[in-house]
Amino acid sequence: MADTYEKPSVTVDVLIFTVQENKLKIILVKRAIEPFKGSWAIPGGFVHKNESLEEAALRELSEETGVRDVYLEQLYSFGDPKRDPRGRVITVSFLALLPSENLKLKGSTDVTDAKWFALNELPTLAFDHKKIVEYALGRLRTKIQYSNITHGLMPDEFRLSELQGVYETILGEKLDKRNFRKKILSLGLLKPTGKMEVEGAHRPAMLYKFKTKETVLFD
Amino acid sequence: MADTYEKPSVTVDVLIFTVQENKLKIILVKRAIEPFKGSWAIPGGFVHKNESLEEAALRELSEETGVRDVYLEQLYSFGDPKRDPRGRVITVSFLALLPSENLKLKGSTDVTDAKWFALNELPTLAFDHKKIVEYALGRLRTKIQYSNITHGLMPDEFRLSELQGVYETILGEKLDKRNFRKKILSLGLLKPTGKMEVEGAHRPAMLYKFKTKETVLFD
DNA sequence: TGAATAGTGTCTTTCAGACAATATGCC
DNA sequence: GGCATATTGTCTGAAAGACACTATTCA
Repeated sequence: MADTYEKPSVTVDVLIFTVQENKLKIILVKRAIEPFKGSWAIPGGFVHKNESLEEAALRELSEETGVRDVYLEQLYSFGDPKRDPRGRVITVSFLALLPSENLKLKGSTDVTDAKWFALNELPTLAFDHKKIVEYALGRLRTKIQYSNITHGLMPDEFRLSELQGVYETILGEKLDKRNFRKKILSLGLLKPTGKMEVEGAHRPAMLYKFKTKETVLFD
Repeated sequence: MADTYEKPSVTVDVLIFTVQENKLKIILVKRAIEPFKGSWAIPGGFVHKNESLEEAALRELSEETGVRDVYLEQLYSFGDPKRDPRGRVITVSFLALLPSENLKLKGSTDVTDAKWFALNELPTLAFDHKKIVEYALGRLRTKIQYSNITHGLMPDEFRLSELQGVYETILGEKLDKRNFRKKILSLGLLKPTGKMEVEGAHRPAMLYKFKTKETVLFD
């Protein structure tokens, strides 16, 4: 009976997304120890005694990227008894979104290596991490359609065509420019900065920014 | 350092909903031991060593209701370090939906008492269970608008007016009968059984049933 | 003036929401 | 006939989606 109630370990795994070069990317770390030594895995670690789940996720995020002030959302908890060969480990997964400007990874701490991977070029993943990535991707695709979470992926100021590109990258389909602009502006979440961005041999674009950093659900 | 990584306990809490007499109800259990002895709480318990989170939730559900074949969905994990005065306890919450026919509660096992409570007549709850109930209610309200999860709340065969009543109860507002029927039938998830239900001094109603038990997301 | 991206409006279709009258069965 | 619930359709407004041309800058 005592055996039945043996305590599991609890970890957080943080799925850190960004959009870069029209690709949706995620941070993976190379495992330095067994099991799955040498395999790539979602960054994560044990929840410490006096921190909440979200605090643990923020700490892991900060360890990888040095950034704390990003969009963070709890996703789902994975607790199959056999998901970790070392013993019972339950993990609470989190979704984090980074603007494409903050892409420099910190010199890794307890892992040998950390790298950005395009979602369509993922290596084989350790544990059940493939399933976790798929869950996160599904949530991201669903949620950009009824919320403004893309603000977490954008720099402070951006062109509407950049924002459209982020939507297209995540959804994996082309969107009509006129309809996209009509829709996104009608939501009233963006404001023009008045500044124009001259970027090449073509007409300059107005720079926009989000009015609020808060997450807004449409409808 | 060893202290930092001390393992937490992990529980599941199951929010078991039904609709009865036009009221949305949930099962609560009276705590027989400290802390919060005598207070009402969401039914739940420790995750056993060799069961998944979902299996643990099904076991708790079965202990309370004797029923296993119901809609069950993981909601959210609550892990504030101070949420349980006895020590670190992380809980994974689940939403369960019961048809209004399965309302008899089992003679309680490790708890003194279990009762159905209308959501608008809840007693003071133990731990952070008020917050958990509110989270579940929010999820339920959101999700009935874009999925067929109400099938979990309906008996096998039912009148459209009963289904409409369930929607109205959960959303807390009256719906237009013609628009409701138009919408729900246009989804193509229901089929008429051909049977009529004679129930009183008025015109009998067609009985409908869900074509599939699977959860379907609209759009 | 050619290349590249920015910016803009109309039409059609679909869906949500407001709204009321007739049908059926029991007493 | 009176009562209670079942069943049905139209109109309007809003939003989604298809669709093409002009504007601006630089080389």
